[in-house]
Amino acid sequence: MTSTDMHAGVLDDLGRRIADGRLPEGAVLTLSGIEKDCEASRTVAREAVRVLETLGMVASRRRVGITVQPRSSWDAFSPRLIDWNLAGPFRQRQLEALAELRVAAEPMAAHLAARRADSRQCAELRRLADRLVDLGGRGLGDSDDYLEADVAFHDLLLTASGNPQLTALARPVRAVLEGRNRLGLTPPLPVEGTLEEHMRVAIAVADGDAEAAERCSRSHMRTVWGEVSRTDG
Amino acid sequence: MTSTDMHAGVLDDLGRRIADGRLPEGAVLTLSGIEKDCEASRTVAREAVRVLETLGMVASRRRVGITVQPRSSWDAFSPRLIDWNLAGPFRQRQLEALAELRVAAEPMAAHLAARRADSRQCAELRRLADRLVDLGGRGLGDSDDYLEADVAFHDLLLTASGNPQLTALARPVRAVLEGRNRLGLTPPLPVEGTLEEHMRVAIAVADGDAEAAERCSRSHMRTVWGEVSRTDG
DNA sequence: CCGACTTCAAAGGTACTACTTTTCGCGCGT
DNA sequence: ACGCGCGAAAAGTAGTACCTTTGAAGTCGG
Repeated sequence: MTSTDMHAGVLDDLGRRIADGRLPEGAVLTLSGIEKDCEASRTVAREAVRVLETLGMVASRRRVGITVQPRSSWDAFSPRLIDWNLAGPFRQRQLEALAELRVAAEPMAAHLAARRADSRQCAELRRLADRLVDLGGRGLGDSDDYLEADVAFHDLLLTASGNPQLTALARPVRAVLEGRNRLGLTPPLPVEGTLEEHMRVAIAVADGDAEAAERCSRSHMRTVWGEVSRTDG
Repeated sequence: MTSTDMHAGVLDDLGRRIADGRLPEGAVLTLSGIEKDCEASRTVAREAVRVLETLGMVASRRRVGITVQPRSSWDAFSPRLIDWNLAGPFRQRQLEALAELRVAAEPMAAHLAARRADSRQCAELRRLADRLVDLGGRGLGDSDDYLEADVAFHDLLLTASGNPQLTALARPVRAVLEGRNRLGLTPPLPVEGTLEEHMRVAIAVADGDAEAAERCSRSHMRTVWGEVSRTDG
């Protein structure tokens, strides 16, 4: 355990154990225990605990120890926590939650992008839409190239919104798209309408037509939505 | 600086200085420097740096020091960062970004809440809507009671969505509503339609009518939207 | 027998020191 | 001018000693 920082290793170990429920709410740890478990020094153990504390995953009290907190107090948006969830038994739930968030956020991002995107971004957006149409039309909707372009398109849309929070959703959205792809849920020939929707969003943004961009994006999200809600309660 | 943990103090100090730009992107710190600046021990300084590192605000490299990272790599959703922004010169921008996010998220939350809220939540939602109508109708739209009920309403709506990410937006939404209130932007008599919208959302959720809930919430968000976009570029 | 008060020890919080590892940057030699 | 290696700077890790808080057991008095 000398290649990467010990700190990262210990943090990851604890984070995963808490995120996947092996350390359930209310479980109590001690620094000494962590030192021993992870074969790390006090320094390293403390730093890992501090980080988990800022994520709301544990609370540390004198004389008591380090207590695992209820999920409701965890920082649901922390990239780290999302990764831990994606690596554990809650992977599916996490992907669904992120997918729902995406459906909500992208139309707003499109709206804002139409008002704020610079010309370079507009051009790039149209280029990516073109590429999607090209690849999709040739039955390569399940290829890595298509996925890459799809991720880039939605990433750029969020970025162009000029809203830091929306921009920060780019990483989760990538996870959603890649997750869907890895399960073989993307057909070689994209679902009817998908390609046109991307294109219409790109054009609306380039035209600075916020309402149209939002409408088209929402339409696209509706197309995507069906697949998610199939398995829903 | 003994009342609260030293750690929190140092973290807050550094976090604020970075968030408000006093330590701009590319600035380089050293642990020794931090120890001296904040009059803290190495231990405390290290822990604070670790936390900032997990927030993406700094990166620490051997032989180089601790470098402030570009804003784009910061964890925009971290409650801590949001607080630091709200306390600094970017308060307004932060509130606007959160308001945009809220406009995007609430209709989805309403949709999901209609499908997932339990009966207790439905009842409470209607009770809060009733209270808003009561207070608003009596010209108390700018009272603390109204604000409290308003926050509780939207908080509950997000919580009832059953989506951890949407639920986590409750805190920012509170900040948005309180921020608006503190600036005296809330009139004694709520804007035409506001009260009915709350009520319609509550009823739709209670009826389990997801589409109606989403539609009504979106309508409400449109009402709210006008005020935000006034000052926008 | 019960309640309040005292004492004690467990656990985290802080400080300090010593040592290790990485890596930047300079200078030397080719 | 180019590359190679040496040295120092700074973070990383370890370990120890001591402080502070606080839950809980035990004790005393009513």
